[in-house]
Amino acid sequence: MDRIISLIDGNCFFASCLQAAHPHLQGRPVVVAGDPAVRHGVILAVSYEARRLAKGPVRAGMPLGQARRLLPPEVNICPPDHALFSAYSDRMHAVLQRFSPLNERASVDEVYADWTGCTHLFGGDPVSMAKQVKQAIRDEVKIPVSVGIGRSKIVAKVAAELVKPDGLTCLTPDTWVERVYPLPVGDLYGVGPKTVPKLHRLGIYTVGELAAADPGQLLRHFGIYGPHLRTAARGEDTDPVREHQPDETKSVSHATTLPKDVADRGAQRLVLLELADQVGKRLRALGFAARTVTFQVRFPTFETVMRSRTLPVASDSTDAIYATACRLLEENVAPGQAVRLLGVGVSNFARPEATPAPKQLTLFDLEQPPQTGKRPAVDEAMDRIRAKFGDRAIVRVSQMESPGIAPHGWGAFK
DNA sequence: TCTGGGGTCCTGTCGCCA
DNA sequence: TCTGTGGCGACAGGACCC
Repeated sequence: MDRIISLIDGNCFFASCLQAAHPHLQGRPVVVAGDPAVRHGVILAVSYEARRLAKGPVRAGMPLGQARRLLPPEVNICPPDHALFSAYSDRMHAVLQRFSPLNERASVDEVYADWTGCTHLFGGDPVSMAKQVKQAIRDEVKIPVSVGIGRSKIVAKVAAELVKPDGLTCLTPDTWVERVYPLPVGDLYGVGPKTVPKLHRLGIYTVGELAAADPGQLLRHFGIYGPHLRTAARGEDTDPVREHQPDETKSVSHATTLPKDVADRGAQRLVLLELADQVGKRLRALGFAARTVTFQVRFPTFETVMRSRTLPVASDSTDAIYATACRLLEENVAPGQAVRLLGVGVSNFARPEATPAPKQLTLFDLEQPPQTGKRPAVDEAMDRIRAKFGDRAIVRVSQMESPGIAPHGWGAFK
């Protein structure tokens, strides 16, 4: 094997974190889900104990009400604790850093590691190294992980999925053909529910059939993604493991489903202000300014619309993001029209100008975005206060006007 | 009956401009 | 001056992932 790539995957990670942090949940069936009372009632994770007790498949993304009909009453339904999940993710990553220097966080619960040239330090072969990694995470972080090993990231990914929970699978080119080629094509990473029927129409039902498919035919039906699918089916991905650099972030967004449909324009704008505030804070923490602001709205019919606007000058100011989002709201949501979800995002990043604007800004003039890309002093001051005393230490006066509507609002949400 | 949130990548269309 | 063309950025949306 030229390269030795592994994927370390936290099994039903959110549920495992809660079980590790709360001893009374250990070994018990746990489901992590949002609160249906504020319309966040979808499943985020299901422990294996709960899966065993369920009368049918219970998956992430499933509405909680539907899942309840499949689960016995003794299942513990827990709210998510994202700060806890993030802390456990950091701990898992810290353990992996001791085994190899090159680790790439693919998500909160998945890390790719390049073990090429490291295995001689841990028993001489990737399987014994993987056993030590699993044991270290089990001992120090108290969560089970599955490890997949192969010559590429796609092979490692598929290998980790083959045996769960607590699995360890190493796939060589020969065992890839033997074990993966017979699998349904939808089991391949990157082949989702929209692509599967299209492949079926071409007579492609298994990974092996995709691997043997005519590249020209795939190109005609899927564009440049077609040959990529075939390469993935053959396990020939050449993408290297890379440490994620903070400046590789390409977009930042926040969206929230409101506890009830909101038709009042003032309340809608209040939500946008809260979202723009969160987005602006993260953008400034990354050290970026953004040129494009994206506004997302979902109506009660579930129709979802995304609209974006590119600013003449990149900005990291909350006010500029908010003002642009408000304009897009005015253009796309009729007065009195109810909305279910609102979102604000930024992309098209640039470095902000080095020197902050000396201009005095007002807290209350939120309608006009700044005419320069420079960071308003008010944002810097608010960021400093929040860094020291917490996110709710300082808010804009307008953010306090309508309790219970804005995300993370005052009273009604907590 | 109920349908979350955050992110990336890709494609197609359209308008502008040389 | 008019027309065709190609490049490019903006924009909207689809698909996928966890």
